Amino acid sequence: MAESSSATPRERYRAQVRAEVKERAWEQIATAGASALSLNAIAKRMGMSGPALYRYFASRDELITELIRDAYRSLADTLRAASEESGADVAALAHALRGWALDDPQRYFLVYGTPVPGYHAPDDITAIASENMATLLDAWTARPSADPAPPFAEHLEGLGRQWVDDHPAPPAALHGALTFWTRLHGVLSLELAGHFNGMGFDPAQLFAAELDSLLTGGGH
Amino acid sequence: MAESSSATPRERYRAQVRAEVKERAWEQIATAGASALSLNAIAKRMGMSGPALYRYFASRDELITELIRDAYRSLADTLRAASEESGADVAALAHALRGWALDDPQRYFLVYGTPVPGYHAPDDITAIASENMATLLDAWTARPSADPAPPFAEHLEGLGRQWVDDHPAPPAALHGALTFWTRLHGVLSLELAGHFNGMGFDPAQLFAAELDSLLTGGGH
DNA sequence: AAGATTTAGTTAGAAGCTATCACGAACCCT
DNA sequence: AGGGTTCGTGATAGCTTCTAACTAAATCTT
Repeated sequence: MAESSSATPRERYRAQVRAEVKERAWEQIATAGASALSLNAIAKRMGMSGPALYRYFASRDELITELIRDAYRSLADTLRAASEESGADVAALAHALRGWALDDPQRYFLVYGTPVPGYHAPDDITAIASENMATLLDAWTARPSADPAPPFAEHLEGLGRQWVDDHPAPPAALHGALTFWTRLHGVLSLELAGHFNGMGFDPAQLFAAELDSLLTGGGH
Repeated sequence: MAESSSATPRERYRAQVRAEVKERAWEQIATAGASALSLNAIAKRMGMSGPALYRYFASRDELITELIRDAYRSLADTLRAASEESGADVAALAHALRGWALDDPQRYFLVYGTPVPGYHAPDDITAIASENMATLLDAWTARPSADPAPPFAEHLEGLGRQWVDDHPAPPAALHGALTFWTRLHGVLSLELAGHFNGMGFDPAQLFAAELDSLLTGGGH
């Protein structure tokens, strides 16, 4: 049994309400974007009146931050799982990333989309981001290291790597992880945003081509 | 002296007010993001009272659409100018793109940032997007065509190219323009969003590395 | 130039939102 | 069974977009 392991029934109820609020929030975000998220609307859809939600979330920003945190967490778990069950395979990570992105585009944009100028993510969120970088670095360190790649790798060499908790990765792996990140984000982001819409090609094939460019270290 | 060429003085005044509204809007967007744009605040900052602005813009959405249009136009002009004064040089286009992006990150995100799910850009905006693609295709067609690049180029071949008004570009150029777009957007987008912040490397060098990968068709 | 018409800007107001407060009611724990 | 915590409510302030009615000014027409 032991459905919810939490201690007091009050805490269990509280956690359940918070969870339902977040669920409705995700629905709302998926259909109208994060900027259209309304605490009032969520409350009414849950059958309770406006300010009640402020017992569970101090502000709209806190709810959104919570959603961002969950999104990061979800991505980190997805990548970590894909890494484990594939033996730190780069291609597996790429497909996991793409699957996760297509699964909920607005969730992807919550992580990698337009930033609001003032906003500074709390430390625990940037820590999850570091987790992701570490997962990538693991995978790229495991690979038979490709060429040093002239100018940028030297630049990387000249940096003490406070990268990700001093991850023991050679510069080639750092470069690999970075380009993995930027190239796949490049295609995914434009695809999810609909910028490929008019043109008749298959985004999956472009994604595959970019992944291939990463794996072969040369494919144009 | 023919400062403004418009016909009637009323139209000139109207155009001037619209321009000032947009100016204030850009300021607001630069400092607080597009979602925080407030017609009311703009009006007050211009010394007039709330609803007056509705004489000039039918709605908040129309103003934002106008800003998006201007952003696209600005990018198209920048790219076209860079293409002309460099003789359709790909590297010049890349640096023009980067300069334009760094010049006003929120303007970049207005074009390539998080899309709002319901929104459909008007036709004239997608037409400007096609202009940009055409500029890229021009540059890539001018290049000594690189390798055919196995699987994706074949996929492209199998498509009638309604790409950009049937632009006469070989599949290799199409692939080149696409990867130019996705790779540079990948680094720029993450850089502008601050995702490289903790890490000590220089984004410009990563950008240069990605550009190099495009030019040599092989650089890892 | 004088009158008629179009346009600019105002205030008032509806409907929505975030967020705070004070109150009553339900619940949990001892 | 009482006592303190917590939940949910309605009221309220202040913000937003946007409509409507009205005034005043500038322009067009005669």
